[in-house]
Amino acid sequence: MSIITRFAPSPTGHLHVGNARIAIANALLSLRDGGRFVLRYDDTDVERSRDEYADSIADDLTWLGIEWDEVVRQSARLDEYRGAASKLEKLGRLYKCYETREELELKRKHLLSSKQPPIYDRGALALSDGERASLEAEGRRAHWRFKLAPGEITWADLVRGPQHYDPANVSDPVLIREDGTFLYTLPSVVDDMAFGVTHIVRGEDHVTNTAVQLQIMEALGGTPASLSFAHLPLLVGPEGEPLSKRLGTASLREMRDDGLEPMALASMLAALGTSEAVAVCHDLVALATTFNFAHVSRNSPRFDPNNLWPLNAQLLQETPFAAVADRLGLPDADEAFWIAVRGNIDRLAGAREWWVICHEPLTPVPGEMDFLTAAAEVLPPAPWDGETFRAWVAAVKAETGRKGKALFMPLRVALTGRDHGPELHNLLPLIGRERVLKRLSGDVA
RNA sequence: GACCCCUUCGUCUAGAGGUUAGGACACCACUCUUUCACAGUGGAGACACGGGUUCAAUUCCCGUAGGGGUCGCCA
Repeated sequence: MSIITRFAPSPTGHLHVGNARIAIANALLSLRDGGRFVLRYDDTDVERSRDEYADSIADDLTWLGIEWDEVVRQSARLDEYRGAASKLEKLGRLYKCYETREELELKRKHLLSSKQPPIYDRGALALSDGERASLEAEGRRAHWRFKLAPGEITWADLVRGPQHYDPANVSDPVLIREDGTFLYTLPSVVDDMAFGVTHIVRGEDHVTNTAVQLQIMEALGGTPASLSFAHLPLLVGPEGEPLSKRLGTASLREMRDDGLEPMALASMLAALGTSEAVAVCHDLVALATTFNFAHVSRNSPRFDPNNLWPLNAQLLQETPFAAVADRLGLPDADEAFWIAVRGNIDRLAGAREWWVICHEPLTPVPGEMDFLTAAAEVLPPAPWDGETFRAWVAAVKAETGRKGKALFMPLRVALTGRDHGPELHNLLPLIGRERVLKRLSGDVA
């Protein structure tokens, strides 16, 4: 059976690296095995879900190169969930509760302050029909909880190994709010079953949900044993702090705007926290071949945006002109220019700087005029090519007796205004003879 | 308060009851007749702490500390 994975974000905000990493893991898994990948918007929270966020998430996923075979919104599948709920009700696994949020909150506080686990006491289960009727007569509206069955819940986790969970440690989960809307728990199970999801890959913040959802799935007639789970440790910040505390630096939007290449990010997120060496991959298919849950560590890996830039630089260095021509924003730039500068930038936008240095007037840094004048006198005639610089330097060397740094550095500074940059033999033809001559004589050119 | 997970160079990790504790990235130096980068070579750099088991523990056990997660009518 072919693999089916899903990424199920709630459209309540923009994509951040934590989510993106989960999306990539799911996408790579299905890519590697030629399976299917479903994008599912868990938009059951109508208060917070917004279309603009759904669009933004889709846009960011696309930017990352992730394609989905199918997209669904839970808000469009309410009938399915209602059907599942009534099935659970008939089985006696779904029951009405009348406590208000305030009452529940109070109970939790009491339990906590008396050092008890804040677990729901199932008070609603003890209600008589008469009591229920009078509560409803008061105008109280019921919310519904799933009745967890006793007994250890077990599953094999692709990352965490054999798992067991005692449902006594959690409250019966509320499945339906008092206004009749669903929480994500039941829809998630219904959809995983309906779409034939074979691998649930998510953050380890979902492990207790897994225990609960396994019971729900079983109650609905599903076969939990056929499902594979992989709970990835959550990313933390550079100091080991929760990433949620620094969402600013973790949003894909911000990194995109900062000039990050999508495959630099994807390469990082796929390898971080695994024994795989972080190495630049140019497409997700190549990345997928390295992806393996057996290589995922159980530690919380630190994500430091600073580590992205060396990767980004390396990626650009390996990128052919055709792949950037349209994005350079320099209509006149050609392949020779790109080849000359790509090794010296860590952001694509950095190419513009060198374009300007080659093609626009430059105020020269005062240099050793005697030397520069001597160099100008032996400047080869046009036309120039990649070998011109070598010939010129040989002539300058013969003329002045200089060598090494003393020979090259003054030329570099005079021609570019900087003490570092792309190879001069590539730059020289781009600057052109006329301009070179002027810069050597100290003129603005 | 309960439950789950984790702790090896700065970072991501490999590792086995006896190893010179390995690799990658970052860092430093040298080389490649300039710079940046690439490449190559070399270098510095780690087993959280305390007990226990053992001839031997970084590895197994217990505890402590630290970190992450969960305990929502959020997802």
